[in-house]
Amino acid sequence: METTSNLLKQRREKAEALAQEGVKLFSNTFTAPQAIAEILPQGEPLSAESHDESGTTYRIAGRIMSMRKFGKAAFFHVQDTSGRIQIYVRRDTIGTENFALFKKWDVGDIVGVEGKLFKTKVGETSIDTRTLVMISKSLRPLPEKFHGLTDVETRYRQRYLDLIVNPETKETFQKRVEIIRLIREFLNNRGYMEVETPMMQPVPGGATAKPFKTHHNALGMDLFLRIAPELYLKRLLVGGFEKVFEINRNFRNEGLSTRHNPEFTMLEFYQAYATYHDLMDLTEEMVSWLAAEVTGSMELTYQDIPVNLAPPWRRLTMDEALVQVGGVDASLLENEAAIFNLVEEKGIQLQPGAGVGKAKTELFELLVEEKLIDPTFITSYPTEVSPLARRNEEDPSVTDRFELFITGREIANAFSELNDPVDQLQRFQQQIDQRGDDEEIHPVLDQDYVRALEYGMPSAAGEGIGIDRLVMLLTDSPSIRDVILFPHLKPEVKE
RNA sequence: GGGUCGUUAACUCAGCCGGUAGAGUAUCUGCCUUUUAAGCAGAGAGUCGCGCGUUCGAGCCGCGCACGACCCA
Repeated sequence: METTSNLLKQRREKAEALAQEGVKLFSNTFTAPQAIAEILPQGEPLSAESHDESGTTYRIAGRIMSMRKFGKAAFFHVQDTSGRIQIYVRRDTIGTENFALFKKWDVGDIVGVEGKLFKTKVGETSIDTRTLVMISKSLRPLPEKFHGLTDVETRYRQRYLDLIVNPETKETFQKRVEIIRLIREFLNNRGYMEVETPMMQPVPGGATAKPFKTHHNALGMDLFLRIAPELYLKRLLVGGFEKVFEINRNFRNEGLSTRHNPEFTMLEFYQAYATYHDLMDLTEEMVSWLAAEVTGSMELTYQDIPVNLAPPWRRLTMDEALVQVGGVDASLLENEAAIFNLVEEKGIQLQPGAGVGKAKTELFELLVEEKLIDPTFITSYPTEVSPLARRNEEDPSVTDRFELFITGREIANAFSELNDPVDQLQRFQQQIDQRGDDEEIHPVLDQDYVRALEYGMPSAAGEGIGIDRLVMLLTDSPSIRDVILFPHLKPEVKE
């Protein structure tokens, strides 16, 4: 501790020295600075080395990112949200006393600068300083400028550092915000209404996943962080809101990976008097538009793999995908025993009681999923694995459902909604019977949801899109932790 | 949960066959009024993730643990 704090000690001593000279280390009087990106272009007309004495005075504020000091002058760069600009300080301009104080400033300090624009001899627009203000003294050294901060653990644990020194990180999160803003715009423009439904639910439903449990003291009851908003959004369809969406967090008490964070952001939207076919068209339009808006093209590369998001997208039934993409013999799918044989051959362990629908889905996940690079809608999911989806009119063993895969990953899941309360009750019951032994999944029947359906829910279609995975795709991020500002990690041990 | 790899100065990284710990950047001192990975001269800076063991001697070998990354379930 003593020895490693050497640099910290030096910084504190400098700060104290400044304070003793009467410098406020944390001032708040330098307000309303201009955005660096906005004043930079105004330096353009100035010729090299010219100092425009009559010109406008500009005010900027930000963090010192680099410093080159000379005996009686210095250059440094200041970074704000919008960009960076070079600052030139001369002893003769700001005065000997001020310059002496300035020499105790460090990289990392947050400062305010006033001065006139000029261009250096290599043509960089810079501010010739008239006034310097210390806004916040930094007591810790920033990571090195050339290599930046690459240690992923530090980048995740101390995201603020990552954001200060790695411009790509900043861009990724700016894009994330933009993507979510555009999704809202897209849905609002089409008459969808944004709503908020409970994050704490007495009965966690709408998906099959392990929930987080919490307790409400005054109510004296356990609550669960939601694993999906689905059942509440459909209650709103019953209530007469015909187009609704929600963008918010879901929580799943399961393992972490490059594609799973315990809390993640989900878009769910529901539309009355529509089918899953309508949602395929909508999804195709929305995602390809998002890509064009955010990346400038519908053709992009994800981790060096080319992906073409230009519509139309391929649409296959699960059986077609198994045959065409998974290389399964078509005749085999007609024979239940043959399917189970294949499952065993592939080394897949099925839960007791699992039917042929579950078996097919497992085969699909093993043989097909990772091969779906360009966007592909997979339809005709078995009823057995789709407890909330409407049965297909011609073939009740499958549902009117699709999942969207891009770069081998599930991006969206949608279906024509089941609105027959009798069928719904049976399927809930069946689901509970199958998972009755797994206490962590909390298979509780949502009776109020069934009651809502008994009042009558319009025919409808609904969809969920994993925002984090979509952002990963559009920002070429390899891990979900790269698109979540503060991903969960185990607690730090040291310090 | 299993496997592989990683953890050395504030940051980025070397460290041979086991023999008293290295570089660049950053920091400090001096010089330096157009630099931009500024320059020149000098200096300081380490619980080698933690613990136990083997050894005359461990950053290095063995075992255990922690944290992280990737792959698998």
